[in-house]
Amino acid sequence: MYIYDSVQKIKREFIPLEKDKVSLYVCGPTVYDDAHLGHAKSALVFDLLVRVLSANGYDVTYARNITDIDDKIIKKAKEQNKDIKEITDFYTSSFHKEMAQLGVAKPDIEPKATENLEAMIELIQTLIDKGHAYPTSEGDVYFDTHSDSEYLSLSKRVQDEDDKQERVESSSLKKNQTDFALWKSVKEEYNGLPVSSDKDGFKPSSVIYDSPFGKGRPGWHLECSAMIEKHLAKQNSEFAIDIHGGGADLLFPHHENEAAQTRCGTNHALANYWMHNGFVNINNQKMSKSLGNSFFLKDALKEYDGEVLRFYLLSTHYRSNFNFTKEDLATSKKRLDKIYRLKKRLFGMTCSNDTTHFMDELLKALSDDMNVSSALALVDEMISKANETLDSADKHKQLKKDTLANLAYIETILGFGVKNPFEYFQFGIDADTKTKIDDLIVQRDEAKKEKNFEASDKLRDEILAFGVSIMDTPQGTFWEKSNI
RNA sequence: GGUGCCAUCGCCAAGUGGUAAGGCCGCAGCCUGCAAAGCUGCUAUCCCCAGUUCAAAUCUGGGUGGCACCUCCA
Repeated sequence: MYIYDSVQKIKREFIPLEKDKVSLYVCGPTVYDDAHLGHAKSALVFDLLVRVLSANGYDVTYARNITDIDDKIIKKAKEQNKDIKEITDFYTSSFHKEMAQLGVAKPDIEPKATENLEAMIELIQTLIDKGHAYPTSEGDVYFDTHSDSEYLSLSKRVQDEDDKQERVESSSLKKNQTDFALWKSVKEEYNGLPVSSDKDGFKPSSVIYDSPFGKGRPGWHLECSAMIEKHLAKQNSEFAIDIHGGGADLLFPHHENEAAQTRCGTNHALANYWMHNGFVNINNQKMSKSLGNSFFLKDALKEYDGEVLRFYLLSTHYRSNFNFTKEDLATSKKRLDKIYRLKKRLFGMTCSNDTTHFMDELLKALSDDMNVSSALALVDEMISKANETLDSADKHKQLKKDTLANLAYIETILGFGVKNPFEYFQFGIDADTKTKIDDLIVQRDEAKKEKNFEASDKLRDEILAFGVSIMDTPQGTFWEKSNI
């Protein structure tokens, strides 16, 4: 297995901290709004990584967090006059549903900020004790970036003494421009929001928490360091975990800060390998609210089968920037269709347990920093060969068995072709229409039997009018929803 | 302004020193009552210039053109 390490900027052979085991932590969503295609891309990339690692025989422990303490959540709660928990529960739930539609497996651990307050407070205290953090007179606690000689080693940035890039008014109480908040004290703007009580523990519905540093809430970067240490970290090890992943934008400052916190607050570095997935743009523009081109997953899923989106978003290398267009998505659907057509062709037949050359090659391609393009080229070649042989030798039992085994392997490792092929091709057609189409097909078959082609062609036109295409096969007549 | 990434057929996209994968689209053919699906065949010397090398899309330097991060962000 080879992984491109985005900190060392080279492809490295993957060697786990502990034999046959992998610990993976990925930065998940902040649950204050619907997930967009970018969230989908990140979740899909690391879902694929887990599958490939598992196929290589590793026992993977995968954690992806839910950020449920955040300024944006507070803002939304105030705007909509709702309880914080109502907001976070709603978006956490929709995130889960949408991920399931994309075929993204649940992570083994899904830690939430609200459930790990103690671990975060403990880490802050340690950082203060070790001289890496300091409280201010306003009750905030900052990480002292100048106390960490390795700060900026992750993003390879140069400390800019002139602060030329400063665009946001910073608190004058910070010692250094790059210092970031570990604890944010309660400010005016959050008055009126509920406060948790020590006695009941930390109430998730609250947004303001008690701490030795005063009432407030943890800074964003802190949760990942604290939760990794609590849920995943290997002690007495040079690194807390094997792999840390997330979107390309998180490298700085988020991951830089996480790394600093862990480095200074524990006895090891954060991660041995860092992986960052590229961005999703829409028609060559970055998705953003100001441009009004955010493409929410829930909207995409109304129009397309989740698996088509999965195929499309995974079809190019995870590190490249991804430009979403409907045309390319339609192309991806055609490619996925081919998998399902072959599956349909072999429907109901028995599968072998053999390991094929194809499987070895596929795993090899994916084990090379997840080279999906090469993997898909192998898939297309396998499909073509299988179809070719089936065209000339339909009785080839071993080929059928092996082909089914190959398709099953594609399902497991890539998550493509997992549905019933007949249902897949009828996505978006309601039951009523299905019945009508089936009736017309019966009528057409009768007309065909009588060689009344004029009538059968007329019936076909009626069927096509539903936006479907039909195909006559030795097994009978089938229909599919037409591609647009 | 700082840092970094990218530039391969009409479109999408692998390949990072040994002579250009794959898909979509298109054209021709096989199959089919006709279709659809499937199959076969055909389609690029890799943004420009210079250099290193027996050999470069792949390395170096210089251009040109995109993009990202530096502020919340997957």
